[in-house]
Amino acid sequence: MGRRSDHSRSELEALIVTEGRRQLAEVGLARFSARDVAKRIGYSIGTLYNVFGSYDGLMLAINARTLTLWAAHLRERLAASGEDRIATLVRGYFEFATDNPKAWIAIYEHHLADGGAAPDWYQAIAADLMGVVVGEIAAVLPEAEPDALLALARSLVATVHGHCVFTLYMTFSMLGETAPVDAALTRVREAIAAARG
Amino acid sequence: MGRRSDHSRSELEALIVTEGRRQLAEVGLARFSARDVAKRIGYSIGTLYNVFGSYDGLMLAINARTLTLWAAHLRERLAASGEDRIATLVRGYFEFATDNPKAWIAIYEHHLADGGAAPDWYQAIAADLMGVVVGEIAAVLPEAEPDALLALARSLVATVHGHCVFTLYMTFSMLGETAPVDAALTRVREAIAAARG
DNA sequence: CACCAAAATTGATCACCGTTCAATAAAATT
DNA sequence: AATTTTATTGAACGGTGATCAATTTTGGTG
Repeated sequence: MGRRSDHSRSELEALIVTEGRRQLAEVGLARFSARDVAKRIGYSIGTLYNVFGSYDGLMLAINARTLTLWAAHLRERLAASGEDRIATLVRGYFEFATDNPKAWIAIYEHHLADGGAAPDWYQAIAADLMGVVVGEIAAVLPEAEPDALLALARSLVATVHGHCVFTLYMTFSMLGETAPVDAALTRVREAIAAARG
Repeated sequence: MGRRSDHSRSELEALIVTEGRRQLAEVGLARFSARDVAKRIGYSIGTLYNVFGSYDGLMLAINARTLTLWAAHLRERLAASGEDRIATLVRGYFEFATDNPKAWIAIYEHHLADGGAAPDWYQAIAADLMGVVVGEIAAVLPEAEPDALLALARSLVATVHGHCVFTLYMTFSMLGETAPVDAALTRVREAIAAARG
């Protein structure tokens, strides 16, 4: 109650996002609530609404942080990669998702209450992540047209995403599949080989 | 208020699932509530719980109906298909999802409260749908080993699913992609061509 | 027909959710 | 020290999934 000296506004934002993400990682999106995050950081629910305006605002901030960490994870792996950077990229994609399953799923399962598109600052973060992928596909197809390159990159992200979703939703284990990462990588390699003509 | 003569137990089940699915298709999973379904059919919330036991039970029944309709849609399309049955299958997959976006998304975004697996009768319905796909892949790869065939079918479903999810979540339109169905079909054809050696 | 046990239906009730906002406490300014 | 501005609070509101004693309807029995 009345703790303006404890945290500045930006410290408070960081605290809420950090602890909110921790809470999300523990309980998952379905059981996640703004009230529990407020309890966790020792502030009231009202303060949380002062900072992020709404539940959607909070989730957007949390998901943005997850996207940023995901992009950083991919860049780290690529920086330490051997020659096969495509394999590093696909494995890094899966690795982050399986290491942070509930936070990762929340990126896709949270939808704005009004059904509209995410704000520009959020889309910019998503675009940065996509940029990492496009860069690697471009490096492997140096003679491809920019438009075709973008379309292929999106299709390959969709391909890997599909395998990843089924892994986390346990659709694969339900059906007996054990190595969806390798399957995803195989699909990506086939597509790149076909694009090379 | 006491309407046992209006509907038998099985009629009531069918009524709830049908109107529940309609409600779901209108408002989407996030705004879907058992109370609104009860209002819609003119019964109390208590009756709904008598019939399906819980919110999860209701959603399971609704999603099972969606899966059944989806499988029927694919079989119809395949029955009227020309020679290119793989294209028919992929297009049928997309077609059903884009025709019933909110019900289709609910299949994947609803998770049981206890986090456990779906009951056997539900998994059997999902397996039947998968069987349609496996059958078509098998027809196109007559010399493939059964294990490899299953693994490939799962991977191709994951591939198409990824493109379909991105289409409905508007991730593609956000990024400018207009023809994800064709991209998915291209990926599937590449994989089948590679499997043929 | 009247009676009653069994079954179905109801909706008030509970704890929890996102959200609001008047009241309060703290900080900044004068 | 007094006053204005800002941050924080938590009770209150309408909604949710879930429960269950009370009620109504049904089907059977004498």
